[in-house]
Amino acid sequence: MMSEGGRGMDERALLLLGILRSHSQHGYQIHDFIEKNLSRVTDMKKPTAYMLLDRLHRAGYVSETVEQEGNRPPRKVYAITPAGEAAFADLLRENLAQTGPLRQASDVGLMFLDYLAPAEAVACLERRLAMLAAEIAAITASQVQHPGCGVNLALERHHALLLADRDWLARTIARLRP
Amino acid sequence: MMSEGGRGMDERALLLLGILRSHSQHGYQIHDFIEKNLSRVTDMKKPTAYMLLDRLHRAGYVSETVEQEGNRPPRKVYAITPAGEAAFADLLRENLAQTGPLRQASDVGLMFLDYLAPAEAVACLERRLAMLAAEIAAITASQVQHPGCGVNLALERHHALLLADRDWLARTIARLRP
DNA sequence: TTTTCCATGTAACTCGTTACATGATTTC
DNA sequence: GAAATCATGTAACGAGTTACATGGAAAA
Repeated sequence: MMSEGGRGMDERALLLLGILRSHSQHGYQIHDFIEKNLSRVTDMKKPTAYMLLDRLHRAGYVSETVEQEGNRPPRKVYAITPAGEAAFADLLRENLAQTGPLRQASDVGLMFLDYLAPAEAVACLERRLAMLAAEIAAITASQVQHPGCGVNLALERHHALLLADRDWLARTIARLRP
Repeated sequence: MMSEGGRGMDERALLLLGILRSHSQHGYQIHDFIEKNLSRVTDMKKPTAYMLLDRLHRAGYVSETVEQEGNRPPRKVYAITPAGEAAFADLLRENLAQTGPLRQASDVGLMFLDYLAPAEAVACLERRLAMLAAEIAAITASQVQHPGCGVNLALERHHALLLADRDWLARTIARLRP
């Protein structure tokens, strides 16, 4: 009755809980990991991570322990609780069973493509094609970085979608070319 | 120095200007059109549309004329100005040449797929597959509604992406099945 | 010695959404 | 006579971002 909440938060909570499930960490560490390894999957910012960890703590999904090494800044180590494990499982099942809307900013322009002269339209779309090719290369490269890990599933899916996008674009350009 | 603005606004401004380019309309009419015909491309809400139209007006991209028929509520008819046409062209070129990030909530779950027993994971993904199939059918149906119009380009692209997503999912399920 | 890294957070802001207010008018 | 439609907006809220504050430690 009080849940529901945006898909956004659920997705981020799932991410944090999933990361904490492998081992307990403090916020800085978590955000660092996300930025360095998961940049293609999410782009959570630092204050957001801290805020969500605090919220997960207040919800009883993670425990908070303050540690300090020598004179370094004290850090809050978060560990997932049994309640957190349960929440994680629920969120995971829900997330896996659902497919997002797939709405993209780039769709709007396509509707008005006729406004441009064919030659110019083709020029724009070719720049886009180059961007797509670059992204595909980047994904292929980063797949090597995550061997046998679940992250590869997400990257694989992205790869498949990007290939489809590229192929569609190439066909469309060919159709438009005078 | 004061521009930049999120991609979000640009995309919506492009949409509104593009709609007004075909003919002048008032806000209610525009939002109605979006809701009825463009629900797959965007989901702009009514207050957002009014707010943006007001902003476009203050920026000089559209003119505002108050009309009233009998005792009905007065309405503000917006028409695109020469400055608006120029802005539209710029936004369109920029939008066409760019490809969005393609980040989806559903990617997070895939990273943690190993947590579930294979049988359960497959069950979740099969529900997702069914959703995808339904969306594909819906898109195919709505393509018929927009004959020869630019909207079909966006729908076509969606269709291609959804097919790729479905095929990838089907392959993944087959690989997971024990 | 200045920059970067570690580690956490707050404050102000933007964008967009929901829910609500208004008031006439057509439809059931 | 109740409900939906027409037409515009405001107010409150939520999520997330940017920019900033703090302060010691390690590296350049």
